[in-house]
Amino acid sequence: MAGLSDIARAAGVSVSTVSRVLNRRAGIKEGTRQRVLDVLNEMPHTARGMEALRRTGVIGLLVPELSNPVFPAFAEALETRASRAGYASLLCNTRAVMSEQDYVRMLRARGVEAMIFVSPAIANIDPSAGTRPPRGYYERLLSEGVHLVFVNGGTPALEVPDVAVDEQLAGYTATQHLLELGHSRIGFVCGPSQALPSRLKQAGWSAALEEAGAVADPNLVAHAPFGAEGGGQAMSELMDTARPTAVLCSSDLMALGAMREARRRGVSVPENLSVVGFDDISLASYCAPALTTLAQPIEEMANAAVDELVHRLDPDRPDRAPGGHSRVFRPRLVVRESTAPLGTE
Amino acid sequence: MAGLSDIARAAGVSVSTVSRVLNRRAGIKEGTRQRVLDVLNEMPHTARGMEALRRTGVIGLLVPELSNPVFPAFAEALETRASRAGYASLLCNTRAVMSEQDYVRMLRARGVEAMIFVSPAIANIDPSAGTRPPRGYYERLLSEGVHLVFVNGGTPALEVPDVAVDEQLAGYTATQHLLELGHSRIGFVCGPSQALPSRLKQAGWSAALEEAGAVADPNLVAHAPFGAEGGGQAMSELMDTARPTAVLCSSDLMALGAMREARRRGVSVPENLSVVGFDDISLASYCAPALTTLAQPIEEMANAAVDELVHRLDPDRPDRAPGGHSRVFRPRLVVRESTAPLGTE
DNA sequence: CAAACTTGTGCAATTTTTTGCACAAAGAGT
DNA sequence: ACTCTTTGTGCAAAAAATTGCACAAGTTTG
Repeated sequence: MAGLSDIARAAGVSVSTVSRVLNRRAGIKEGTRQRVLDVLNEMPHTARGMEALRRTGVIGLLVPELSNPVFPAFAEALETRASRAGYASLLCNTRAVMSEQDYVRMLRARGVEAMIFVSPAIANIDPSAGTRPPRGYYERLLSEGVHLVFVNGGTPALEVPDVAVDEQLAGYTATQHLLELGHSRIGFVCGPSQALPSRLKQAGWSAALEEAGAVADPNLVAHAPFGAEGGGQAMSELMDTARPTAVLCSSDLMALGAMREARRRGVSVPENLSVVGFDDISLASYCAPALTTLAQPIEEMANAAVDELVHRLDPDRPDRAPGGHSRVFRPRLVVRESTAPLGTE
Repeated sequence: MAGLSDIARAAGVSVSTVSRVLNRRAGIKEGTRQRVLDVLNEMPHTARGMEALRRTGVIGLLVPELSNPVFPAFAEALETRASRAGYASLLCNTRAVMSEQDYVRMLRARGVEAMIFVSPAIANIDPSAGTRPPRGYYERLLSEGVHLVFVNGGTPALEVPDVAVDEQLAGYTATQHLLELGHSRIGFVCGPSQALPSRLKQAGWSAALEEAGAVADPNLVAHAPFGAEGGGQAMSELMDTARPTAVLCSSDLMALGAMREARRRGVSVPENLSVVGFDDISLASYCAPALTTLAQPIEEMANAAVDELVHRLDPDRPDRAPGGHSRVFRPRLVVRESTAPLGTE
């Protein structure tokens, strides 16, 4: 088993320097530090204490939930790209009993080199809710040398690269599509009002409506928890009050719930109600009627996120160039069977 | 920062004993070892080397894939129960680029105390495929003190507790249900032929058929890869050849694929074709027609698995008693809209 | 352009951890 | 009951890691 002295010899420095590197003490030139670390990573079996500094090749993936299939889809896409680059992924489900912060702490202790946050708490929860990580929380991570990337939830306040779909454009495009089909009473089956993505989609919805000379009546927006259940609730509310001829939904899952509610009430889709989802989960094309939706380019986004990370983790890797700090992807309209021209109703 | 001597004092042993415990050397009485470890877990910040032996409160969850929603569902249920018991979960997706073994090695290095395998490679892949972990692989883990539990894929060859649904009963019950509706040409949209769960369901299907005096014609079984895509393929094959009036499927996902294929061919479900799925993923009730299926009691199974683990991890916890090494759960028939009495066709 | 600082590293003293050896306690076999 | 193992622990010597101090090399300032 190699000891400090072996490493010192191999790196051409003194034992004390190695010791200092290992203990993260200040006063070591970056070049020397790097040389020691490199030697460390070569050595097959080294003693205690060193393990933590060693490159682990492990990254953490944090998703808010698993019940909406988009998140497993993101996780799988991220994981695939990461393993191709030689990194193993650990997946954490953050909105369960343990919070995002709990998981971050744990991952940090387990030697994770970087973390990718999908829909991170920082960007998506209302500041007033109080459950958001305290200010400076992500900064601390950054300063500890943990690399971060946000997916769908970046914030300009932080020096963290992020990739995201243009949620507002999604709302706009969906509304536009329905407008073109002749609809005018277009409702929005929306997630909780604090959720930023839903707010952005709503902005797109209003914009399209106003551009078409219509008014974005607040009664046409129904808030409910995310999930199919919530979609049903919001749909039910809309049908009782504003009676839209078409709706867009915050997610495919909500759209599925909305469609079931419509079916329960004997309103047939798309003849009497057009429905547009968001995400394009793989099941969207398997339900009947197949769901028209705005696809997130999940694979491209995942690739971009992982590549950005890898670029920072291994700066001298010849790989693809990073696309810059903040990459926005366009959602793609996938027209299937759940939308149709406004009929005689 | 506490050193060996502090721990030795607190535990009432000599420094050398503590050193030996920390280095996993032989020749330490279990009681003494435990006492040292306990003290270790009390101490707030201890030195290097000790971290690895410290209880981490982290368990690993290994699932074969994420695209079939049952696995995220299991993961979420397991995770919830585990966090209630004070354990954090790390989720790994094992059939991607990295294998189950890669992940196990990595988790081990990251200090997880136990692992729960959902549909582990050992039980579900054909031995001849060669991709299965080598013999003694799980034993080694066990001997290193890592606790294991299998979900849906235990094996009597190993001293590992397992919880599972009765796959054969599922096949039997599904077939029985279709038989009662008057069907006799009952097909099976089956996963890959090496997959054990599919083989067991097939056994249940044959048994029910033979019990009813019918023959289990092998032409009524179509194999295809798991997933909705595969379900469509297998369905297509059956419709071209054996023309069943009803089918059961290896999973809800395959059932969804089968239903879409039927729809594509203008065969309406359930009027001209009854379909039974397996799993009861939450989306099963949201598709049209809502899917009749055999539900795995996911939450109960997850609870049983976690409880069994916790019982072993913390033997003196007052918790619920373990249900024994091997627990089998009955699948529950959930009749919805995708099955109907055999009509005039 | 030198004095005053700052930064980075090695040396050696100090502290901490590991290990060889001895010895006590607990069974096992005459 | 009396060896003879086997097993578990402590003591003290040896090995390894940490740190105070000094000094060299590079930077800034007057």
